[in-house]
Amino acid sequence: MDNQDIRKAGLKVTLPRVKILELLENSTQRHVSAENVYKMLIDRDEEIGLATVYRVLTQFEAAGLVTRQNFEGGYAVFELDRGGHHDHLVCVVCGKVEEFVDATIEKRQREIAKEHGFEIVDHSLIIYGHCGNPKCHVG
Amino acid sequence: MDNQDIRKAGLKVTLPRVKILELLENSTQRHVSAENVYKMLIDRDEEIGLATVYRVLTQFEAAGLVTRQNFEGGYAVFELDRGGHHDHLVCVVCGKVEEFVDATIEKRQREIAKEHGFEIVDHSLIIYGHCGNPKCHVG
DNA sequence: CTCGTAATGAAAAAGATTCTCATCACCATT
DNA sequence: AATGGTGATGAGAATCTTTTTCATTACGAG
Ligand SMILES: [Zn+2]
Ligand SMILES: [Zn+2]
Ligand SMILES: [Zn+2]
Ligand SMILES: [Zn+2]
Repeated sequence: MDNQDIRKAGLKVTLPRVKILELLENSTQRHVSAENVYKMLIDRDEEIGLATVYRVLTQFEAAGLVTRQNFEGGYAVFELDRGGHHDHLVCVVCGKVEEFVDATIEKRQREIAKEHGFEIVDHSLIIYGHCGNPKCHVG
Repeated sequence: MDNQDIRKAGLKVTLPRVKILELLENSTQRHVSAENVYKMLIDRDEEIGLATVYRVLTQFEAAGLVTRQNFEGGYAVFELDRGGHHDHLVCVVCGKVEEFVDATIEKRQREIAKEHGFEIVDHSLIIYGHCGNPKCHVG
């Protein structure tokens, strides 16, 4: 994952693109919103506009470098596409995100789509719940 | 599904609430956005503000009368809760929505949550694709 | 090194949803 | 049926996320 990936996407290798890609690679959280990315860049004294962050993330998504997930609450999170597809478990209290892949679910989805005459383009499966952290439990 | 349901939710039986509930029951499309509801009411010469539509739909959701789905594109659709949980298939071309329930998927989700130490609160599974309509196919 | 074109930043715009607040209307009580 | 208290409503302002506009800047091919 380097500047060549940016070039291969048909995009110029510019400072904002390099910095955003670096940040996605080195961030402790894999799932970040555009706002997150913007603020992290500000913290690193990078003068990159929010509009550019959105533009670049959208371009990276189109290029297959990044995946976008629409979370509850009307905002999206982005993550570096490390090859494998996966779905998400999100803690509704602390926001912790875990990933999983389940062959059975993936297979059933393909079968269901077929039964309904749909040709799958994409899917989104997000399980919301309380994570293992005691602080995130009710009562 | 009538005025008693509104009362049972601890809400006063007001004209906007009655009209919105009626509309959700009689609409040809089960899955409607707040904007949809607002416009349909305007078409029926009901003078109900958009803010009220949002408020009422949110209250109906809290009362369990209505379910909210966050679709791709950053907007939500609402539908009357007819008891059974179900997931969605959405055509990315014409917007057609079909519903399904799959016991295998539901079961695997519970198992996966357990494996990760999560206590499920909710989940959202949306399969995006091209529906059977020839007009919605590529090439 | 030069130049054309793509990329950027700032601000405005857009789209969805929520909030504010003055006014209005349910409905329990008289 | 009239009254009053409280919850509900409408209009518009405000908020939040994302996109667009446009003048300026900077890749990178030649
Ligand atoms: Zn948690
Ligand atoms: Zn992920
Ligand atoms: Zn279709
Ligand atoms: Zn549905």
